[in-house]
Amino acid sequence: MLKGHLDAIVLAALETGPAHGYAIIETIKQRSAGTFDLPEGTVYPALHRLEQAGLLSSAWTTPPNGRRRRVYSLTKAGSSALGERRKAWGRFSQAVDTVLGGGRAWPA
Amino acid sequence: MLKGHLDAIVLAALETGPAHGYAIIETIKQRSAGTFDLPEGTVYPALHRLEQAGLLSSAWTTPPNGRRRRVYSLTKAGSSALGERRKAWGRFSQAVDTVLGGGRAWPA
DNA sequence: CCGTATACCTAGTTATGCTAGGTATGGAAG
DNA sequence: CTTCCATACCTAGCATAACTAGGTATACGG
Repeated sequence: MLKGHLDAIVLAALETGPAHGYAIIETIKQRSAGTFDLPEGTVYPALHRLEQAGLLSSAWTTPPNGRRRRVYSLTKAGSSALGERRKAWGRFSQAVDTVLGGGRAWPA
Repeated sequence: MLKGHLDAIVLAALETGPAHGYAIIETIKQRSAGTFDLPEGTVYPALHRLEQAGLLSSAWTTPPNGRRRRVYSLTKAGSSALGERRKAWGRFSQAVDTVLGGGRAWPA
């Protein structure tokens, strides 16, 4: 479970440029060193949600010698949403660190 | 939303000693500097779940000049579960940091 | 030509946290 | 003394999120 941070992760995967769903899954898997091996049933609905919310835009591409692909790009709203999500993640993870540590640092 | 990390947080709040539900809520609020101000409808069911799972044990106390309180303690299983949750959190937050950073560090 | 990897999709299940209520008591304020 | 607030517990039902488990179709290698 990605526990509500999936959106941020997907948006971050698109920050370096447009990509299609399957590639996004690969990017996330590689960047997380295999920790986040997301099933398609998780990612595709998320992409649709994010597009619905105006954070992504999509276009079909049909390269001459390739399969049809739906390529997603960050919209301006998506970029700024990513910024907010990052901040929210920072606050959240900081707070969890503190609470889990009982107020003091704990070894990783 | 605490996104699946509520159990770890509650367990951690009980690590320093037994406490009752209301006090647990206060502890979490203080430790997180107000970030996690959990509604009772979140915490009480969680406590019941954790007891059901054998990670907590509870007993009613009725102090001479106080209200009735249900005091929860970490069981041995609860302690070890907390250890695992901490490790899981470490891995998870590390992975999210990496993915959100696009492979590089990003400023807090 | 057949299997595997690529590439997309969705209906339905499950879990989880929260909303919104309810009950009851102790202590402070008026 | 009575009224109100903080303490203290509880649950039913809602919303959402991610996942399971299916389905479709095409390119490419053996």
